[in-house]
Amino acid sequence: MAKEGNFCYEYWRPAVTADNVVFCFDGEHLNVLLIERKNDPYRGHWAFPGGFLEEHETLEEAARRELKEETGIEALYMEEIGVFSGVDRDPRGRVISAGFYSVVAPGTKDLAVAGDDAARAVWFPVCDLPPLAFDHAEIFRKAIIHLRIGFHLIPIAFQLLGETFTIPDMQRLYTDVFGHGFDRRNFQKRFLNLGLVDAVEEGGGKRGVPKHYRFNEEAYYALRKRVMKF
Amino acid sequence: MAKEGNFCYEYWRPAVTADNVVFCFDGEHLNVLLIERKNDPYRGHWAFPGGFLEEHETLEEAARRELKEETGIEALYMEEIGVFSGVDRDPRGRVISAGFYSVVAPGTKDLAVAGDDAARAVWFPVCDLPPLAFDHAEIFRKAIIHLRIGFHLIPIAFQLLGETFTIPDMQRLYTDVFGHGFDRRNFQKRFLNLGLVDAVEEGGGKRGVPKHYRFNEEAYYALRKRVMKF
DNA sequence: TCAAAAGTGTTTCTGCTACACCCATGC
DNA sequence: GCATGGGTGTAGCAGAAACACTTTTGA
Repeated sequence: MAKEGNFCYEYWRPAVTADNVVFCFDGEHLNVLLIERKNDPYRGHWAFPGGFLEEHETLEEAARRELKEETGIEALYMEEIGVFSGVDRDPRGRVISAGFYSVVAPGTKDLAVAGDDAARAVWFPVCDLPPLAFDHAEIFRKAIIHLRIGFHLIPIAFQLLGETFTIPDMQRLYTDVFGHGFDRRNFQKRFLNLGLVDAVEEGGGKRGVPKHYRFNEEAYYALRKRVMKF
Repeated sequence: MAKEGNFCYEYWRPAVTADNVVFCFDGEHLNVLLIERKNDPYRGHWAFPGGFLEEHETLEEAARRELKEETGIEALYMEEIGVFSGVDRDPRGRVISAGFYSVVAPGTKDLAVAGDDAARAVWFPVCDLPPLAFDHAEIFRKAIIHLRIGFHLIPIAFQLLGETFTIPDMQRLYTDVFGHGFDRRNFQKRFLNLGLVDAVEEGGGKRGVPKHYRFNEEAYYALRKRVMKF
């Protein structure tokens, strides 16, 4: 590849990309956004939105920009999950990728996501993913682990849920994120006791009809200060 | 910088480095290894060992190799702490860096560490660091946070302590890592109750004379499986 | 002789777990 | 009318926090 392009350097440099695992909750399941590959390598496989770092931006900015360009989506929250630098991870050459995960508002899944070129963008429930290109299966594994850690530290759970939500909504989300069920009664008590959610007046609350809640940011930050040991 | 070197590419590429925050415990304090910068930029400041990624290796391998080349030290444990891609982080041009933290055996601090060139490598206690070059202060902040997380998940504490150690040794280490004191009695009880350490016969154990312990790896892995929620 | 360091024990409180019962809604 | 879903309550246990006493060593 040497002596071919316009960008020349004294020493070897790898190509650098940012890939983005985007999560969206639809009230029933946690979903991620994938883009179908129309060309080799990995034709017919699915990949996370992403692309090459540009000169003027940080990696996080690149991840945000590529997501916007490829799908029109803007992330509410974004966090790095690690660098992927395996020597053979891309058959076309040496490419290292910074992985991010993002969280978007609940309505986002229903908006049409148009690819910028021929690419097709589709939401998949995390429990039923298609074959992924490159090392994106590993990227996904790391993303969900970091999402779980995030659920312990910051209110991304509430950004996935939106303005108001019911406790059973929350529990469905937690079940998908952590991959196992929770005791319904203890689950509710935990959040009510912590004061993290406030009941909203309008309707519900009768037996059989779930009450609606709103996230209490103030209580959250107070709690976080008490609990955070890192 | 275009059209100058032998490595030419169709699109712009950043330089990529790996930097390594190396921790060593000397029985009293937690220390990190720094290398003095003899030239501008940041002449007279200190920086973490690190260097450029080479074509045949992953970023973790690069961090390991640079540490070995610059100081002769081999890490017992190494973990990524994030990518640093600020546009202006290096005044000489666009350089993105993958940060790692490492843990080395307790004796390492007393071995002479010879720099590969004119550079001088010196251990500093984490509570008293000199001015750091580039964005290395931020790298350090992230490193110690990840070290704390690591202390909850994996036995790096015991790799820092070595083969045998006393409970007060451990407590001094924990105090430096977490930046605050612990109740002496509860601290000891926690580790003894969990069965993470086994008393070693030779000497000590009388009042006023600390007993020596050894890390119980089996108990650790059993505990970890029980506790790990991620 | 006395201060500093380290071994051992008790009490309390809080949070998590495991369960049981009641009441609306919709088929 | 009955299954489903959702609101509320209690008992037990384990781990963390708070706190006191004793013994050895060394200055």
